[in-house]
Amino acid sequence: MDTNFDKKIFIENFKHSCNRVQIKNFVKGETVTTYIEKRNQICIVLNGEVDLIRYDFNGNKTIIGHFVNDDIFGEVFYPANTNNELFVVARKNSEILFFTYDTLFTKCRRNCEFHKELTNNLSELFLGQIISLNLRIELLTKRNIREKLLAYFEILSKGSMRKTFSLPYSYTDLADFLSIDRSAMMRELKLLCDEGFVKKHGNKITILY
Amino acid sequence: MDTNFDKKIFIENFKHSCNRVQIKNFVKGETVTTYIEKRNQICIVLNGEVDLIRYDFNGNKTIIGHFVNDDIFGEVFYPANTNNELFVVARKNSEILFFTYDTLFTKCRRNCEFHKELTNNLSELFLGQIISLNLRIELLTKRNIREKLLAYFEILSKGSMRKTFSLPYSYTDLADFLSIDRSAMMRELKLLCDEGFVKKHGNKITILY
DNA sequence: AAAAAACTGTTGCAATTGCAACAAAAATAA
DNA sequence: TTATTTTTGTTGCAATTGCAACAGTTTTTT
Repeated sequence: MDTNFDKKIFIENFKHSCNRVQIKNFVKGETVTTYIEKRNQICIVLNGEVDLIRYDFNGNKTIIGHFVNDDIFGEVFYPANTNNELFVVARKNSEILFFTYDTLFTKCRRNCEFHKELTNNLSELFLGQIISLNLRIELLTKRNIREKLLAYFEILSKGSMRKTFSLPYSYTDLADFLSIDRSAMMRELKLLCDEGFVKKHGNKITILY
Repeated sequence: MDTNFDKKIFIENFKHSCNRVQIKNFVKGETVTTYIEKRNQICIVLNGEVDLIRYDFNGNKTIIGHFVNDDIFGEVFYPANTNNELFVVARKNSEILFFTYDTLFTKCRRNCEFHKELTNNLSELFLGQIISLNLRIELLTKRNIREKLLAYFEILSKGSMRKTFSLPYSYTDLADFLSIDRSAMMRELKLLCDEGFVKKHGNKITILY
């Protein structure tokens, strides 16, 4: 996203100046929030990493979202209709900023800078989110595991402008992100290596074509 | 989305008042735009229906997005990294409003109402988009065809507050939307009927549990 | 009204994928 | 440092899914 708005610095500067937002810390494994109640909550990751997790009726766990520094998440982004219970769990110790959607449309008591800035920059935050969701959909709609992997590698390669790059996920999490079985993914990755398309050392991948 | 902002009316009122936006008409089958060049384009469907289509290197066609009245789309929402060529094609005769992302941050010559309103309401437009993308991801990450269908039916059912509802897509398109093979989907749907989970007459589905 | 195109319904078969299971390696906690 | 937990790597097997193909409908175009 080519924007000159630096969320990080902005938030650091203003995070204590507004009475309509809250900041909380969570230790690894702690539940940050649930998407069950209807509170119109919006959250921003200031530090750390959190996962958005779905448990289906069989108890199967799926990581349907993963948020890191400056990512925005919350129940307002989810359709009210789904009957899944979604949890956000801290994967690492994390610092999270909370506010409600309504907050954005009402000035706070002190008419504070933070508040104004947030309102002004919200569409950029949202746009960033849309882009990453579209990216994920792009991958999820690929026809098979091989294409998912190659498309994802392609993105990482172009993003880093290198043929060799590190995966931002563990293989376990990557499988989750691409919504495929881990062992099937490992098998396909091995095939890709054997057939000379890619090389793999630890969490580093090299594209060979 | 619980908003009192009516995009439709607003756009109808102001669509001729701003020199920074364009409105064009397309006949069925015509290409509305491509996501190849970097123009930071944003588009809104005023009337009609358009598909966002990807052709992969094998010539396989996938409908990766489908936009109807008041939906927002455009290349700004897509990561620059992907090497796919994406096309937007009119599925029906359509009226589309075009502008560039930058437009939103500069006042137009006349400081027109349309322009102001658009800027103010952009985050709501974006939020709507995020919700529908999350919905799609929710479905795409389901483990198998059966769960995809049931989850989708559930959403339609809750949305209409009925056990019986019409599908907004043809079966061909539904398979595309869920990113599954059409014949496999039909087979699974037949099983769901045979096992008494749902009933199907034409494009109407009834949930029986 | 006739012709063409798109959609539905169905099937056999092959390929892909998921599942279960386990050992080895690595990372984290005690 | 040792113990515990998590991740990686691998495999056989079964289940699911995709593919190809085709006939019958329905819809759209001419």
